[in-house]
Amino acid sequence: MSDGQWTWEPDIPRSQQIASEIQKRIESGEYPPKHPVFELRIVQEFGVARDTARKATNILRERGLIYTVRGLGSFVTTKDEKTE
Amino acid sequence: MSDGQWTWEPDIPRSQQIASEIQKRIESGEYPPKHPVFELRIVQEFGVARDTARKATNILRERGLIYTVRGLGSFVTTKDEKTE
DNA sequence: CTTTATTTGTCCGTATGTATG
DNA sequence: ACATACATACGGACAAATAAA
Repeated sequence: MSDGQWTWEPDIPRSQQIASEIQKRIESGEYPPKHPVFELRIVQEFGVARDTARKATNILRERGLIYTVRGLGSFVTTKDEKTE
Repeated sequence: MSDGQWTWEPDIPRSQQIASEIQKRIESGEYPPKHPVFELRIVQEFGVARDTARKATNILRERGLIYTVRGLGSFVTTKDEKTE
């Protein structure tokens, strides 16, 4: 791509689209456990406001895909803890 | 006019009349490129509902006179972009 | 211990998008 | 055409937590 921007699907909140994209990266292994998912990183890459980036991380946290430590950041969850 | 209101032509939608007025201001240079065209500003100046102000900006957008960024506002289009 | 940098938490204000009555 | 409400989004500001210099 020559633009470096993001293309948005209409009628779907950007926060959801961003969450879906990052979820894809997590599940593909591109974002391994403990990989950082910083709000400001999302702001820069996707060209959205922090408000929107924040909602995206909220979605990912609710899905259990990342965990957040105030002052440190959000990171991809390690799934090997549920010992089925 | 003695008041601060607007006078309306009968049998013509107010949204169209507002769009024509703003188009006149754009073409005259009173509204230069990137000049904001906020819905709430139209509501205040023309004394109409936001619903009507919105239809006016829709008309102007379809005419290519303004562009809109959600969360920021609508702004007069810059037409000199392909000769940079 | 203090300072600095980074990142999340929270709050405010503004503006558009959509839906309902 | 009007009035209202809510969701989504942008921008900025400040506080709190964490880590490192």
